[in-house]
Amino acid sequence: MENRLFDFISKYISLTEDEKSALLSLDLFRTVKKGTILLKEGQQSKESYFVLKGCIRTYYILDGEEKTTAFYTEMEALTPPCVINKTPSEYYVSCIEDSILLVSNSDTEAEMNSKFPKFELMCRKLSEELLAKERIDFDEFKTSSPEERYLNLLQKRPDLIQRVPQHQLASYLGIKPQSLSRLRARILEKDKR
Amino acid sequence: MENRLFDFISKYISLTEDEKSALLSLDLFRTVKKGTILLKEGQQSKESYFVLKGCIRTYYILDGEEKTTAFYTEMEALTPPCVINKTPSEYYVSCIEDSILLVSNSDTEAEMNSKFPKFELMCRKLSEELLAKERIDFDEFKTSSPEERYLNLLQKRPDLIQRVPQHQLASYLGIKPQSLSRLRARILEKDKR
DNA sequence: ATAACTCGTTCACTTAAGTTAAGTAATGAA
DNA sequence: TTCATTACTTAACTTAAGTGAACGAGTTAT
Repeated sequence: MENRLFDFISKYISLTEDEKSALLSLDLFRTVKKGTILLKEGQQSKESYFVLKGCIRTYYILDGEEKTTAFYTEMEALTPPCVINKTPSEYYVSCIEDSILLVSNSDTEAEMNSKFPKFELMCRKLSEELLAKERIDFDEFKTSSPEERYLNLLQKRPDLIQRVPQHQLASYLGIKPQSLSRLRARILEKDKR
Repeated sequence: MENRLFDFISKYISLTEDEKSALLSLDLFRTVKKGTILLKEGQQSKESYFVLKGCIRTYYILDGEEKTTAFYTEMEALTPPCVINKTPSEYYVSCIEDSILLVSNSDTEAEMNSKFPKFELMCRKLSEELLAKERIDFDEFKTSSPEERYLNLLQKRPDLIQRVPQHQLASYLGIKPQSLSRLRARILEKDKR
């Protein structure tokens, strides 16, 4: 697991052995059981998550209904907005598979960043990259229909369709579970012809 | 205009007079006429934009149709994904009002960042904040209907509805111009009752 | 001044998503 | 095992967005 982390980091900066052990000494790895809720609505957390193995999702409860808006899988990072804005969380984060996460605290992070300017650089690069990616994803969502979104997902993250319950996928695609069922039946019908 | 910039920066870091003049000496301000295209599809640009006054928009041309996905107005920043990923641009950026922009080059930026670690810090903070904001916007979009999105925009950015053509607003809301017209008529009808 | 465009709106029609309800299969707890 | 709950699908009906066409108002070009 440590190596998966260092491989990831090496895409942004190169670490000396000392820096690697400084990072490991923070003891950030955590194994989390499926179903664990990592963050609740209203909480004021300072934790960021990096998924080494497994899957976590973010969801809102609006009018008593769960609305899933994102999934984070292997080598993906989530810093909830409440951590950045220092406000109570608008949403929940839960673990939908037994997972291995790297859980960091924004205070510890700030400390690391000021001790090792390299980390600051990595954080900037990473968040710039994630911002660019998020905007592209948003643009694709805006410019396509539910059916196109589903087909697009099938291309880009086929694993998600296997590992995630349909009703969570549906709200991730911005539609109701019944519509997702129908839409898939429609596609199958087309394929047959 | 310089003061608007420094006020903005002061939300993230504090600058000495020397640093301020170092920044000004880069001569980044640019006045741009309405209609100017700042970035074209396929181009490999290194420019980022910060809007001091005016409005710019990003749009794709898909199947010969313009799809507007974002507007950036006063005190908002855009670094196109092609700058981050060093790939040809997927979209266009154009200026929809006479504007005053701060246009920076990613090479110059990198130089500033390494010369003044403070800038690096500001860039990290800013992009983390923008990422959090973008994710919230995306979540809101996913979890609401076109009508709700319009009403939401009316609350959050009432200026946009005034200054931007309807057909651009429509695709920004993920619908066709005809649907936006109808939707507005529907809302007016409801208000009357 | 006139013609050609663009923009916004409206209308009739089509298509697809939302809603409500029902049924079956799978999962979990007692 | 049985009972209860949850997940997924299907269907009938409603609602709203997409489509194609037409219109008037305002703009630009000739």
